[in-house]
Amino acid sequence: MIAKDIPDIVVSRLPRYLQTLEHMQKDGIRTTSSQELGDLIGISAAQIRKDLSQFGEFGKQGKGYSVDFLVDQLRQILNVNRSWDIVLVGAGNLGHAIANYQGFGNHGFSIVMIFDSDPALIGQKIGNLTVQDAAQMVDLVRASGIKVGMITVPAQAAQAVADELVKAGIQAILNYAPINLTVPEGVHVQHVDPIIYLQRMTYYLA
Amino acid sequence: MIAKDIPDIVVSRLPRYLQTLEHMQKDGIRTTSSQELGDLIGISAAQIRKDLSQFGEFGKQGKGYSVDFLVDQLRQILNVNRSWDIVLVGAGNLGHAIANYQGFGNHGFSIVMIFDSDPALIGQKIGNLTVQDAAQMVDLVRASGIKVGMITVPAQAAQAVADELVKAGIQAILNYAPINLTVPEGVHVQHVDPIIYLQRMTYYLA
DNA sequence: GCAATTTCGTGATAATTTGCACAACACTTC
DNA sequence: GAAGTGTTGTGCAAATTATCACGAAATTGC
Repeated sequence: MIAKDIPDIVVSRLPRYLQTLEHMQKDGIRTTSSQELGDLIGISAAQIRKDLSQFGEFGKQGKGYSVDFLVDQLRQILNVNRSWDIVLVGAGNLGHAIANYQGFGNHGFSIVMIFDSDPALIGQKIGNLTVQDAAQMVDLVRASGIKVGMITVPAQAAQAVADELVKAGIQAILNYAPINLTVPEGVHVQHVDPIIYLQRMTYYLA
Repeated sequence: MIAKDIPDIVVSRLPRYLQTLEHMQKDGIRTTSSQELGDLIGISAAQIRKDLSQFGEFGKQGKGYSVDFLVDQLRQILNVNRSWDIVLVGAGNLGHAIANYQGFGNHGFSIVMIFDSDPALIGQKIGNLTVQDAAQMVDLVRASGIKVGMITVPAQAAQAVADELVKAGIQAILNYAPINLTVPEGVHVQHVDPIIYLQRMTYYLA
């Protein structure tokens, strides 16, 4: 695609740009500027211009950016102009809630397999999926070619699940377990942990 | 308490240190080093030492850090050596899942009020709480003195809810709605959005 | 058509953040 | 009790990240 020496921190901002631009799109806004976008997101206009300029020249002087065009470009850059199948491991309360969450589908993410090791959960229906036996996970996931996984098992089981997912060829893991995962180079992990976000704020509270 | 001007980025790492140290504590580990902690978290030993040194001298040369002591210090720094009451706004699927999530209690966070504007939800029981009418939220929250809120309403309602929470005296908001919130200076927001985390990873996938 | 205005893309500069390396100290071993 | 080893806290240097500010291009208004 494009030169791969783009800093992580730049990449990490792009989804927020895309999200905001998609809202604009829905509101019928056809054109925007780095200034307007920055005000909405709460960062400087210069930063947005510099970030985008890493990937190409998407704007027009005096005019700004076409919202539709920029959305399209960002989707290409982020590889979300396609759909991604996802495997979910852990069919407990949290797993259920996530499997039932409608927000993924609207953005091209689709949970297509759910696993658990608890016999009481295996065979259960969640939406139109059936919870499958975790013992078969590696084989089934590898055969499916799925590249993205989510972990919603208890902390003490999470690293073992991550290891299996890696073995199955998974390259990106969204981890809901409250523990740090160690994965090989080339596998990406993002950690979703509300406790950590709360503690980042309580620091500032009197 | 801590009068200094500590960079945000340092503060944002502390909860992860605390989490990891708490796991060590549970495993019966009494002493650790910046090296060991760094290996577990995946950051450099020097960074950990430098981060901690912003707040005091917690270690001993040649010996390392007492896990118990460091956990205690970090809890003090992060203001989590106490309990925090939380108001949850939005009693839909996501709100239900979060209200039922047991993980908060173990870390001193306790959801004590739930609001929604949907008459079909008001009056419903979730655990031992009853969903209350959002119209009364500002008064009830202000009277309660609660400082932390969570937003689990649809995107289009989130900013209005945030405005009300601010009016009610809330100073920290954990936002699950997929939209950027604008809040006055002094109010802290953390955004939990799985879509954004997924997109941060798909960028790197072939 | 031309001046005024807007806004981009970017090189230069400033600020922030990270990493290095070492003195100081503490424990261990012999 | 001295030598050896391990580990902290930190000044300084390096690397990274953000901001500034300006030329160039596009648009608007008269």
